[in-house]
Amino acid sequence: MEMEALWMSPCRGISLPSSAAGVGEDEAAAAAELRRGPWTAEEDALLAGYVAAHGEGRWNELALAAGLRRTGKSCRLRWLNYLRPGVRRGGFTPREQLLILDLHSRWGNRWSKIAAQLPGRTDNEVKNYWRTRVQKHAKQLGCDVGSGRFHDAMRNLWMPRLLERIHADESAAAAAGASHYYSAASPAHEPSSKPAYQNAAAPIISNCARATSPEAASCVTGSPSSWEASPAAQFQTSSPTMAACWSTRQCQNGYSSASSGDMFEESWSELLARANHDDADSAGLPDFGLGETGDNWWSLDDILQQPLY
DNA sequence: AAGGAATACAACCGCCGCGCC
DNA sequence: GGGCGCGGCGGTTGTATTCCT
Repeated sequence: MEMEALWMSPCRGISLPSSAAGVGEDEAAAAAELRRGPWTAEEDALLAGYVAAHGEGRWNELALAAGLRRTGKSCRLRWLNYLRPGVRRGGFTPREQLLILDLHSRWGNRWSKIAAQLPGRTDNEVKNYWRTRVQKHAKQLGCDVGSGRFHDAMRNLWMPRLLERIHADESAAAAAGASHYYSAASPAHEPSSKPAYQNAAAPIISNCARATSPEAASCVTGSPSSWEASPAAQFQTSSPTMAACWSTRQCQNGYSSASSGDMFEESWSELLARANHDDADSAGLPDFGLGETGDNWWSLDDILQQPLY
């Protein structure tokens, strides 16, 4: 396989020179045999079979015993992020996104801690999500993810939209009650006899509300029923603007985008455009300073030209 | 249709803490 | 107490895929 040849090539640093200082010939030979790069189906089967038979842990020993030419670390990573039963893949639901945003604001880059609150999600996935989606939009705002400006945008624009989306999804689910709604939102790769919502979002709802740690629990005050009945109420104490947004006509109109489940499919320009056009929403919004600097992605004019919903 | 840019994601690297000897 | 190995974590990189021009 061509890919394998590439990954195994010396230029990738896989084959260590046997004359490397401080490295014996045996060690060098062993190191040279180590594989790197994408895992093959055979390797996955070997690893999964071995872990099923002998359990996790002692990864270096495991790698040797299973006949895998991989480092213990590599085996551990592959197992935890991909092969482990219960690992969920595919786009994050609005609830998961909301939880990530909230927990990250509390804990920072504690990816494993955040992932622990998202059943089936790995720290690597959460981290990738943050880096690819969240940081991208921070860049679009011309600020850093750690800045107060981005924090304001997150709490006043993004999180309300997530709540809006969650509510719209739930309303549609309640109204339709039909499996076709769910299947439309289901990740294509997720083979399932159950509706995707039942597989993914529903457990998150309860897990968010009955969070597994006190810290996570505090992200959604009140009981699961109150959370589902009135998402805006959950934020009234921490963010009046957020709660206000929930009750605006935007929210009442629902969310109509073609749904992959990723709120980022709507750009910040669109969110800001809506905020700027809606007095009710813009009231209380911080000044994001768009147009003040030359390196912003959009001028204020560009933002105002965005279509309204 | 083709090429470049952007995005998404899997995998690796380096550091650190912990337990064991 | 110090060295060593292992596992865990966060950061970074490389590549496949998708999007855009």
